[in-house]
Amino acid sequence: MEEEKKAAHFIKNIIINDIENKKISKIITRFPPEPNGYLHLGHAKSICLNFGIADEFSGECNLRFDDTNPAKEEQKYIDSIMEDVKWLGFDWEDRLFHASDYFDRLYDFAVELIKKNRAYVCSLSGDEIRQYRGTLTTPGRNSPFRNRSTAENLDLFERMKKGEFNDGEHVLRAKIDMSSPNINMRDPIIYRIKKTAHPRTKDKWCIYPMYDFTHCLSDAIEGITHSLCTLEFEDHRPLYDWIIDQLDTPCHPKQIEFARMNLDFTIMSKRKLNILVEKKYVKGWDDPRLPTLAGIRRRGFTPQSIRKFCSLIGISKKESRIDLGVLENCIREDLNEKAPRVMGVLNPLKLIIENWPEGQIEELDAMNHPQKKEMGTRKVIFSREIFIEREDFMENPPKKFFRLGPGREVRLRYAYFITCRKIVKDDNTGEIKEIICTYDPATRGGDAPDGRKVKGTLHWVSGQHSIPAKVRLYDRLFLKEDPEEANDDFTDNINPESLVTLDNCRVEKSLENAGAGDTFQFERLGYFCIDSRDSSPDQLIFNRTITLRDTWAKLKKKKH
RNA sequence: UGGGGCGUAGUCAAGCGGUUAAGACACAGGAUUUUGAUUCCUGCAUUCGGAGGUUCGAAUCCUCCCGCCCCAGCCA
Repeated sequence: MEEEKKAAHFIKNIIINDIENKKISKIITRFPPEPNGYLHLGHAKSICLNFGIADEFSGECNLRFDDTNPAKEEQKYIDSIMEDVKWLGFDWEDRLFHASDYFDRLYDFAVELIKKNRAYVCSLSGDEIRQYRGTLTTPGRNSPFRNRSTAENLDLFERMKKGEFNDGEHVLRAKIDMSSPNINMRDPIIYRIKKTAHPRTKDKWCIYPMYDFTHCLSDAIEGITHSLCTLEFEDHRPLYDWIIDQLDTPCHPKQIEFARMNLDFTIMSKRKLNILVEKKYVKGWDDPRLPTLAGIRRRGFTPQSIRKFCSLIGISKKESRIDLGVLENCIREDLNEKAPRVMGVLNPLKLIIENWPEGQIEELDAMNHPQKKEMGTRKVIFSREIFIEREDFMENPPKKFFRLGPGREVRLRYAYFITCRKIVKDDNTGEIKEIICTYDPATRGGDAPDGRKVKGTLHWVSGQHSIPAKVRLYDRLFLKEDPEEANDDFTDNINPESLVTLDNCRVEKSLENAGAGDTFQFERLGYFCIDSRDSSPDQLIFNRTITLRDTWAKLKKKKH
């Protein structure tokens, strides 16, 4: 994980400064998800930041569920979030917390606020509260209930807790300043009645604290030193500080805001991700096209690659959009190191070697990784009828096409040089049915003793000795870099070819025992992993994680 | 038009009064290659949103201007 930590950024600078000034001895951060959805790459950025900083400065990072709205939160999200954080490679050890763990203490803090005449029960309706709040440019007005006596406030608040009122009848508000230019300071609501069972506290409470009240106090209770959050909470910082200042808390954490991550060709909004799932644009929360951690995991991304990515994109306050190439580069870099090489043919084209005896087979040695001898070798079976990639043959190839064409000689990887002699076409459609070639027996293994060179090397599998497979080719989910661009319906920008399923692929026999999640490089094509949900030994299903860098494809594209 | 933020290369991003303005991705060349992969070289901001000012010296300090983002949930 070493190299994932080097980059300097403003938050780190603040922390270093705090340590040097002896303000703080031990750094404590927290990752505070609301369990109302699945984690995505944006969360990964926050997880890596919080856990990474704790790690780097020998501190601690807590996992804390911000579960103050039982109407939206569910246990299944809590479970999946824990799984995702673990998968990413972080450990909260014994520090698993929930804001709901603090409901009693939070209630006491609220009482303390009332006693200090810094909070009151307001009985305005929701609409009225909005009207009294004023607008961005006009100040708000004081609630008629603002001057209730402490005794009355205490009594009412207790009765709210006891369940004597209905949802919306009363709220508890901080008494700050209705004319503040910062709307968050205009007597914000800190408790509301919500007669909803909570996933953890069940029916114990019918009043729940709001985010602004809960978050800062939870941080203080846990002794958080640096409370890192996203930019939209910048306006809430004065309130965060105000609440801590009014109350007798163990410490005063420092809130620091950083910019969310935006990634090209995808979306990070929980709400919109939810629409994609609910309206079946994708097949579920773990659809490999989604930026959810469950999705990219199934797609074949490794935790290392995601951590690397998060370290590369940096931390700043500038709103930015990350080039997809950065993510792609991270996964290629990691898989290039780790993935065993193998041969698979996506769109098979039959090729017959006419001077190879019928029924004869030969076992050839193939390296599992050309740069890593220690990964060993395997046998691949060569025979008279093989499959090559349809794309690797052209009847009228252009100059720069280094593959097979009439009369051309190429190398079959780890096997022999072959020369194309004939093309067999379908009489009616004109489609190429098979290619007839001859091989040069002197080139076994792929080298010519006479030193002659070939321009291209093709991957292949034996017709008889390969196994069928389905392959899912994934591409970007959206056509636009920013699918949420002004007045667009983001679903209009969905890439209709984000998933292409190939049912008639052939892969080499060594893959027959591959298991869920195993990742391979199909030489010359890309990285593919066994789908963890749908694949079975009888029917292998691979997900394409990412293609190899393809300068030939780029060249072709340029010409058009 | 209130308040809070942000502007350094195509995209991220270091930089904190004196540097030839880091690094990554992308891009363009070249070398090696039994993956058009990998790896390896080389190039890629006389300039930091703009204009003024302070200073021997400014991306860094000051002033004004311009552009973009966020805030009016009993969501987080």
